[in-house]
Amino acid sequence: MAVTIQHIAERVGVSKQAVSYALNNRQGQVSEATRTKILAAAQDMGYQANWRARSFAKQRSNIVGLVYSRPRQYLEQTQIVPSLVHWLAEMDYELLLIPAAGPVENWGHKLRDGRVDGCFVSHPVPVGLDRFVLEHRLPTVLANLRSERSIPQVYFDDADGMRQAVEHLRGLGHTRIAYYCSPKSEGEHYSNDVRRDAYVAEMKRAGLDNQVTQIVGQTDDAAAAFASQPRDARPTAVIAYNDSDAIMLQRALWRHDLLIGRDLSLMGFNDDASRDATPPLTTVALPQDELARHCVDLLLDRIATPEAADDPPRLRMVLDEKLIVRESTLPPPVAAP
Amino acid sequence: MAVTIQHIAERVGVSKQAVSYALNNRQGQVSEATRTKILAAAQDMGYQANWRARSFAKQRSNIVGLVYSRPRQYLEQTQIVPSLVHWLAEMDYELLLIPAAGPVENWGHKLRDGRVDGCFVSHPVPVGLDRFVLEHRLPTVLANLRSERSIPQVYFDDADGMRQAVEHLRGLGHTRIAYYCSPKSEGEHYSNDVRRDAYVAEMKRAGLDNQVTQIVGQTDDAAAAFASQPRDARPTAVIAYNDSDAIMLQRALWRHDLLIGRDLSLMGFNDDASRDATPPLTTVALPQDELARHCVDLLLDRIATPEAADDPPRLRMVLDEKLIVRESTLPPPVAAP
DNA sequence: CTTGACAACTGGACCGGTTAAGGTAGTTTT
DNA sequence: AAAACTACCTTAACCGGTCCAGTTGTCAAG
Repeated sequence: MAVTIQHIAERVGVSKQAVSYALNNRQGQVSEATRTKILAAAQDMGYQANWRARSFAKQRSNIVGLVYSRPRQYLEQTQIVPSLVHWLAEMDYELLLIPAAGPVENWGHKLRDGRVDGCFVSHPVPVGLDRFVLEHRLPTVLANLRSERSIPQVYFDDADGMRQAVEHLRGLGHTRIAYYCSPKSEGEHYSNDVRRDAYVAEMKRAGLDNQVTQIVGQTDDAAAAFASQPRDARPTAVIAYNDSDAIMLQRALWRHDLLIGRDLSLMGFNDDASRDATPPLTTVALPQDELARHCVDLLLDRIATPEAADDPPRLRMVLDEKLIVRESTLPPPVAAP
Repeated sequence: MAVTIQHIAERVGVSKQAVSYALNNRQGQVSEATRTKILAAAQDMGYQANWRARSFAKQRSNIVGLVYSRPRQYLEQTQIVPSLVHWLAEMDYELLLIPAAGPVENWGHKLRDGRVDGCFVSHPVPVGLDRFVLEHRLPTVLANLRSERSIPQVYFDDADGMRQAVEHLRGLGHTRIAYYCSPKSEGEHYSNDVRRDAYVAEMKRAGLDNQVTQIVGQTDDAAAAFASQPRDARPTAVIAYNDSDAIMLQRALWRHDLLIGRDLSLMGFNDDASRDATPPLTTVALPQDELARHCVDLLLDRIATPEAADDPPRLRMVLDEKLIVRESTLPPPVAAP
């Protein structure tokens, strides 16, 4: 049997309320003398406040959830989780992982039964979740997601990231710059739309309209098609939708004896896998720690003032992306003599 | 105000206990007729059981923690988290992430205040945690860790994994096989001891005593030393402590124009980063999903029967490692003419 | 001497469920 | 027909805190 405030109260000779006040440092509710005695007794008896009882009484769990719908793959790809945990810990909150398999009706109860005070939602958004959280007025923040709905959201400036990417390659002397997105990413991420459009826009802005090349199809097919083009006609640089697509393309091209850093330049987005490639890939970083910090900030704010949900003061936050130049982007090879 | 069983009780005209029995499907406690009425009312009123109240009453949270002590790095490296979540979900449990910064006294209270029913501990073990969980009799499972203490643990058969690795390379014709472990891994992982010893033992068993080569030092230094050796004297294959070390070594060797798959063979352990390398790395996989499954099994068992802690029926589980041959290991290059 | 203010503490209600024990029919046993 | 049993429902206690509304005692002002 664990020690409760009642036990401490009996030992010190006060009521349990006095113990509660003392332990919670309530000013002006308990004298310094009694407080000292109570704290000493608590220490001595190895008292540990019962978290279940406290969260029941206070109607608050100090836990927030992370809703994600890729049980086996998602978490390994992202670095946001440890950052969320870190920033939450600063505010005495913790992170509960909530797998979202199937329609929201199957697991949505976990969001409204009190086990979490609010939640983050990451890509991809489970079907019906936006409606669900609005209907039940659940404090929610969309992490790295855009939505028309009135749900707080934090995401990155993909268009500007692409601008930096194209600018970087143009600065190296590239003109034949292609964009690649694997079918998988294409279907799943709508960031692709933003990046693709920005790519086209930037190329046009640079007067390279006729060089716009969108590589499509399965990685192996794309690489084969790429390799079959004559050397002086094919792109000298490829911007991939993300690091993962870049790395897959690198491997596929390698099978055709096309090496990154020798035969062509390649870059990705995210900075999650690019550092470990050989050569290390130039990439546009989406600082996950920044993302997490703002998500936590927004969510705890929403939890603290739920009434603000009707007229959210901060609905959308757009964060900067940052170019990281590594060794996979070099000036284009000069034409063979 | 949320709907409670009291509200349902009033509407149906029974006591709240009857509602509780009906909702919990207690046999022989409530008639089929009333149960139907109660369930209909609950459905109609949008009743959602209060998780805080229930866990308070039942003295059980149905949440387990994952203690980890690398706030920003650990989770990105491992794939065990999604697997733990998956297997826990099957048993109606959830995973809470518990960052363990500093000594156990700073955060250990989170383990004994009732927010979790038990916990997993992963590498590296926070100082004093083993003593702490034993002292407070907390259901605990060590994930991919070995310990002398009487704490349930699941880990892999590293010696056999190394046996498979050496056997694979020998089968390809290699005799000059080296072992590499970066200083970082060396200090942090004691799996290194097991693998290194097994490497030496296997080489001896194969009669290659005089070929035993342990590469040490920072990756760049190691690569430089490697490259400076004459081609017919240096190892033709390297087994790295893990995929991360292998990939770092690959990059460092690349700077000396030594390419994996062309100039030498390289393999790692873990199968966490090897698939994405170019060329894809041969590796010894430590199936994280299997690990997670057994960890969950053991922990829930311990939670269900805490009294078994004194004489644990299943204290240690050793799982098989599995060789995955990819394209980074080829027969040694034949001597140049 | 009375009154008011204030500090320090207590009584009681409450958060929303679970569980054991008790009661009341109706049915079966003897 | 009385006793025993069973099915079904209710009463009451409990989980361990928090918080509001008193109550008591002390001291200064009127």
